[in-house]
Amino acid sequence: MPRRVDHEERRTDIAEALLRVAARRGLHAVGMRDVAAEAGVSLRLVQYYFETKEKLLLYGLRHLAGRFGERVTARIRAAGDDPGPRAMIEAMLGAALPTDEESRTFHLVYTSYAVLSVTDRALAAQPFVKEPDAAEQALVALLRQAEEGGLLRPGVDAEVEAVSLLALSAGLGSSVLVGQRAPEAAAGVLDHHLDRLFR
Amino acid sequence: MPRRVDHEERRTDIAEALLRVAARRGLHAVGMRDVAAEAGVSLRLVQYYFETKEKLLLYGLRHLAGRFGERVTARIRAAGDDPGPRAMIEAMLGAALPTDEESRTFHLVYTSYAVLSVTDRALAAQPFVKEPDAAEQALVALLRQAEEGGLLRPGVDAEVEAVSLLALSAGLGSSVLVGQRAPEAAAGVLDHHLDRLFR
DNA sequence: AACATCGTGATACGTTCGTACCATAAAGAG
DNA sequence: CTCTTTATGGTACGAACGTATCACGATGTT
Repeated sequence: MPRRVDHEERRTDIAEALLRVAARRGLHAVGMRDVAAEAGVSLRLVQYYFETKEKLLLYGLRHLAGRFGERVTARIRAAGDDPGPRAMIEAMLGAALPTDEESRTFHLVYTSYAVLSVTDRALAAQPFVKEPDAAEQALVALLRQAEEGGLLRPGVDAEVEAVSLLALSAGLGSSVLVGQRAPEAAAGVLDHHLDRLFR
Repeated sequence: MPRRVDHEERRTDIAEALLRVAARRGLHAVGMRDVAAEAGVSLRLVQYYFETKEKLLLYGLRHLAGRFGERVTARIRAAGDDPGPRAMIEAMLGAALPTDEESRTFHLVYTSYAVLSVTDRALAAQPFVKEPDAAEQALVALLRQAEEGGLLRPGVDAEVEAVSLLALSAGLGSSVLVGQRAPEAAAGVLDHHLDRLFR
């Protein structure tokens, strides 16, 4: 049976199984055996490719972040070539809203991880803790660029508004996730604020 | 030894021990034995006052929500008698920001619970899921009241802004919690938006 | 052809967790 | 002064979980 196999592909398969289980039952409730069953492999295999649960977790998180990045760039590309700053901002913020199954999973698992990182310093030390920071800097740059192009209303503070938009979309995303609000309503609120910033 | 004892007081003690452990090690990691040790009682006692872990959890969550309510009203009272709508809104939103140990605990545990409720319908069915809804309605009412009093800038949509302020403070709170931002910076951003709404 | 390595399965071990059970001392009721 | 109820301690049980161990067939190398 054992042919030579692509380890990276295998790891990806297992990581996606992990994410599916996490989306269904919650990140706290996923065990090695669940992941193995979901991936259709034996427990031993999961152990073989990821020696420990923590490594599996971290790989899964990285994979999730990667998929989210692809999602954002896909959305930007879908906005045509050389889209304006507003379209790019809309692509970024819109990708983070839990609209379909994938973005719901992203939001849920990422929030779970963020909560865990507060009390677990091994997780907090991980590189993707600072991913929100990167998003913030990108947003500031986009707003500044729009400002220089005369696209913004006068008196807009790029830094404050970047922070606000990010916090807003995170908060709106959570309210959608728990079923308090429809995705469309959340998108509408975001749009309202972009209208407020842009001419 | 066994004198007649106030059960409600006992339950409160144990619930606060639960919250302390949850703040320190994360809600997912709290066990009955941890709570018992933290409260300085035997495991059996925790079982005696709360028959099951789920009941303990729910009681703890209710207790947390109650303490938060007291915190808000205390802040409102501290703003003088008959404070204006803006002061009341500031009191509400400011209480939710993780500034001291108690509000950090509140934010962390409440977020943990929200995450859990996405994948656990027993939790999702609980009454305090709709607490954000109540806060939203209160905010809308305050903004409408301010509008009628001519305190708002023209063209402000009370409903949209109420949703925005709530989502904003939730998002800002989380970023403070994970150490991305200082509490003062978050408060500053909130203030900036209140300045935007009020004359 | 012989052999070391890789991929995979089955299963066992030690721990932790929630819960259940048994015992018993103190306190109020009659 | 008995007797039932209340409050509390100690401990045991069964399940689940992460991890480790043993075994073995297939593959590539020399």
